[in-house]
Amino acid sequence: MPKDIFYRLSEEKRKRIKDGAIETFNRLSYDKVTVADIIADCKIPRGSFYMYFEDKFDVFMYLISVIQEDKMTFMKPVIERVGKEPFIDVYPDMFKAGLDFARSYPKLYRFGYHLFYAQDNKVKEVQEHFMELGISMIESFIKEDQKLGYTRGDVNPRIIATILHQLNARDVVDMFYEGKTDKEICDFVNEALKIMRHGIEREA
Amino acid sequence: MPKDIFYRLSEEKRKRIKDGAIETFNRLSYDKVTVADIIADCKIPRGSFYMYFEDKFDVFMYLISVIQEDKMTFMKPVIERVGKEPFIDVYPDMFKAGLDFARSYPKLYRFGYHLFYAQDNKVKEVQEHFMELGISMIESFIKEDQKLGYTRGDVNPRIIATILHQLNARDVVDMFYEGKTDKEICDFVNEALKIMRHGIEREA
Amino acid sequence: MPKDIFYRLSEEKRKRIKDGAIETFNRLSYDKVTVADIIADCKIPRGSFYMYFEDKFDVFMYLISVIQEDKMTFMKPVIERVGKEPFIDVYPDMFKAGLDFARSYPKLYRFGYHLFYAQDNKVKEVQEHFMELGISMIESFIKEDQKLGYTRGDVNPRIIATILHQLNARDVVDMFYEGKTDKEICDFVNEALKIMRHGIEREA
Amino acid sequence: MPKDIFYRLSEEKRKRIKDGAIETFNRLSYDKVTVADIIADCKIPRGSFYMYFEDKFDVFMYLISVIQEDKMTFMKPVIERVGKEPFIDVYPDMFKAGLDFARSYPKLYRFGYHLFYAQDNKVKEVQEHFMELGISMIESFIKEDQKLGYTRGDVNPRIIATILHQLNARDVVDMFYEGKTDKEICDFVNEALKIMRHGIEREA
DNA sequence: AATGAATGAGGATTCATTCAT
DNA sequence: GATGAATGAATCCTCATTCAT
Repeated sequence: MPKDIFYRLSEEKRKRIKDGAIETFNRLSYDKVTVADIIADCKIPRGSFYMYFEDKFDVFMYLISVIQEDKMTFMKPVIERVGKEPFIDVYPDMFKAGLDFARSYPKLYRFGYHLFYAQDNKVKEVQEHFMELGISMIESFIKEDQKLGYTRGDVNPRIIATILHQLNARDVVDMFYEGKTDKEICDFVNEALKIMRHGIEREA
Repeated sequence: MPKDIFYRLSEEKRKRIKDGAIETFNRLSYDKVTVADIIADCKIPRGSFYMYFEDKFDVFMYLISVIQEDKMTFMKPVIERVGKEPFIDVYPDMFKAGLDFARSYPKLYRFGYHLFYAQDNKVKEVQEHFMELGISMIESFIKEDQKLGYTRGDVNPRIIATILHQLNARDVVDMFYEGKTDKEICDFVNEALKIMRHGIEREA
Repeated sequence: MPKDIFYRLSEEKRKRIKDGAIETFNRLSYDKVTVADIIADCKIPRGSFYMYFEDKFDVFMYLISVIQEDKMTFMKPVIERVGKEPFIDVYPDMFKAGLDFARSYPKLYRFGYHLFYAQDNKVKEVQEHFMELGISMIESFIKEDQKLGYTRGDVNPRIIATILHQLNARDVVDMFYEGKTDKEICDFVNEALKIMRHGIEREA
Repeated sequence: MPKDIFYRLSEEKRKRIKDGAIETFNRLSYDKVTVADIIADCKIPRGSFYMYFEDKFDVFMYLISVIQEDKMTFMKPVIERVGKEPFIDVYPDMFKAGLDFARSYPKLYRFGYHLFYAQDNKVKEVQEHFMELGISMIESFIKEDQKLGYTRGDVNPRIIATILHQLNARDVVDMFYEGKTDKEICDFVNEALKIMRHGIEREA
């Protein structure tokens, strides 16, 4: 958590630091980033860095939380539809919303990528935490769908959630960075969801 | 590729080095491992390390190839069943074989994990290569199943393969390292395969 | 070029580092000098070295430029006489001025020696650059003398310049380090110049 | 000096080692050459190297002496003319003979270059020794010319010798490696000798 | 005698964090 | 509070020489 003094900085300076650090973590993977890189991008003295943050992990976590908020503004409208419509119908739009976020703020989106691939143990814990969060959320939605009869009750909702989450957190992110178009990505997702809905087995 | 001299070492010393290096790469992620760590675990002098290997990547690749072979002895019997039986019936046993390997050589198994998460570009290439290999193999099996009518022809075999591969390469590995029992893991896999086979949607 | 921070050091510290590094490069040839030698002579920590300089070449070039300036204060009065008097009359005094510099700052003088013998390609380029500079300067002076009729017009001024430059850059430097006295060196130079002026052949 | 055992090797093996080492020292400067380079070029085991030679310096010196002999076969006919004709008339042919040697055995010739520029103190001593030898020889020839009246008696023969030697040992070697043609080099030498003979001063 | 594996000191460079001003 | 200079441990890799077989 950034130190108090950081929050007492002028809005403008705080923004400069935020944007600088986002730049750094976008350019380099978490493990490769050095404090020197960050202060260069933020244009703050080395000493100041340690005035504002504990260390590299601290800035990173700060940025993660900030990004999380930004992403929520994209996702919220879609998430709110859940409960009113079957989740399985809403899910493709959740993908789409995520993709919209990615297109609007590719640098922020890239964080998800770096978060995922970081070696650092503390960062990994965070990643696992977010994964758990994501899976749990989907799981609860699936359970709701099961209650409402949209989804078969004899399949483990956790497992469905896991597979669906992977789709978003891994495959889509990878395709995004491989330069695939939105259409390609959506086709992939829709095909995958079709499989999830109806299975791959030939009907008897 | 290790240098010739490495292969000329006594069986016993080569084993010591192999085991030492496996220990190191098991304990630390690829990027975190230093040559100092390796030589400490192998109990060889620094100079000797560079007699045997080009660099860290060289040892790592050597271990990968060794592990690959070991793993094959576990997988081969199962893979050979494909073509005679529907792949989708064989797949659970492929998981099981993988798990048996993991239980027998947990440290080797962990390599898949480290391979997956490495930042290093050369290692990433290797990882992508293996992933492509794994997905392609499953894809070809699925196509066969489609031809034989075991699997619906209107689903993209590549996407099925991707999901199935993830299941093995990511979820199972993770569960293994979270300390889940074989039963828990197999239940997860079977449930996931059930979803894949029949879909999650309630039949009309 | 030293980093900015080096120039922001206190005069006194900068001097200490300069003198220390001069000591090092005086004691050892460029190629033999290690960063460890330099920091020992400068009494600065290893990390500081890399704060101030890019690398060994960087310090060396810095010293070269510093020395160049110092030397100019010795040479300037003599060089200014060229054009007013025949160069061939001025040249002995240029030797003398160089020698005065050598006596005043033997350690700096030695740099010319190390510059000359360095193996390092970057340093060699610098050496060639300086040699070219020195020869060209003399060449232009000779041409002037030829125009004014002090020197025969049927000899290649470039070759005269080359020989004269060698005399200064090689023979005198060598004699200096062999411990010859000023008188011995001047006698040598004067004798050599006499040869250059009148030839060695017995007049018919 | 190579160890006895070296001289007891078969002619053929000794030649292979000689040629290999010449190759090495031709390719790299003395200081850059490592024992590993030498044994690779000679195709002998590391241990054997230390059986035959003390160290790198030892091989180098051996090669120097071998080359010296080879060079002598080129120079001898010319040197023998001294005493019968004025040295100053013979000298251009000595240059030419040196150049012929260089063209015939560029790799051997290159040794002179490496000898000259080596940083290693022991090698430098050798270089100085050879320089002294070369200068002394020329000096004695000049004295002879003075006695015979070919050369003015009032110039220091040592100094003439020094200048003439530099011409050969430095300028010509440099021009050779700068890729100058024989004609260019001979023109340079002849012009320089003209200066030496008649001086640069305009006759009154 | 012949071999070639073993060794470890030594070299360049980087970087997180501290601390004096 | 702000600054940025200082530090030295850590990292990779090389190589002359020895020594066991």
